[in-house]
Amino acid sequence: MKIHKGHHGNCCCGKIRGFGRRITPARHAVLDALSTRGEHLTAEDVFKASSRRYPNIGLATVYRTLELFTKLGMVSKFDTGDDKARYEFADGPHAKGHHHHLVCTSCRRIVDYTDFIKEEMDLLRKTEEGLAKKYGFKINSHVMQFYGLCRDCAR
Amino acid sequence: MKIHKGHHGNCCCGKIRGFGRRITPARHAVLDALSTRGEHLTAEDVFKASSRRYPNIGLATVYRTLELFTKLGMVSKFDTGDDKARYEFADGPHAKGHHHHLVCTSCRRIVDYTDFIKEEMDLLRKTEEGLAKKYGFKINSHVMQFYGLCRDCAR
DNA sequence: TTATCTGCAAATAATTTGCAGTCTT
DNA sequence: AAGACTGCAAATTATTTGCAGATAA
Repeated sequence: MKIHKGHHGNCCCGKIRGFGRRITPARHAVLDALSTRGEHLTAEDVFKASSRRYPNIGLATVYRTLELFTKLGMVSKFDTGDDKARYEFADGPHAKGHHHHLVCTSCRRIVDYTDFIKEEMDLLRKTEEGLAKKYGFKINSHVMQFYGLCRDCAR
Repeated sequence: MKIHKGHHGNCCCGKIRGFGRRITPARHAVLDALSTRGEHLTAEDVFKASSRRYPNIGLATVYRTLELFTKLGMVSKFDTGDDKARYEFADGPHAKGHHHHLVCTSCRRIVDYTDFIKEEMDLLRKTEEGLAKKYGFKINSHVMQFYGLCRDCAR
């Protein structure tokens, strides 16, 4: 089935297969949605985007797929204070580069910022090591977000 | 009504009244729950604790109260990846001191850590200023959390 | 007094799950 | 063939809302 030969074939599929999971059209559609529709997508966003390419996909499958990808570390799941989970590619071949989020609590706009990212990452790495040692955690990810009002909402 | 004369009378009630909101037994019970039952409480946790002191309180009121307190900046709301919001006193007279969270994604244990907090706060402050200037945001709060597996869950 | 609060029950909205049929490997 | 994956619809779960009565100021 040639659908497996997309540009994802080299990077994600191996990871999926490696865990004994399968590559399917639905999963491919989700992968595609994630890589073409930008960051911080809700499950609904991913569903809509995936449906375009694979109209039969069900919302439940999208949820199950995103959960799987998150478990495999390919996708990071986070939330920005509304009650919807958000998903985007985690660092890796597809990531747009590491960034953190700046969220407007009024209009819900999300800014991906990379300013200060180096200092942040340095500190995060250092903190991670310290916490891992002190508390015996194996740390896998972090969330760092700022909340406030954007210029427009501030008045 | 003497219920207003608790140890909260001096710090929170003024803030509440200042916004034209009222001090009520229900709100007092929530305040009390927050200050006696530790950090990162779910709405349900707060509800149960408040019920002890004020059995007639309704869950909806707890939600409304927590929302109000959050809006007034007295309480900080965050989530740790399960689908329940968590609440705790924000910095201020009641805070147990500024801390960040380390969350086990398996057993859901939450560790409040204060290690590195000074470096973190310094960086956060600096980042906040930079972001505020560059993106025109008025930043009010931040979330910084690490996720991983605790020692017990790591095997 | 009167606007704010309340508890309750019903309504939402996101996410999950059961299941029988369909595919990947 | 066997287990993994699917779509659908029904079930869950956290949170919100409408409303009539109660209450703080």
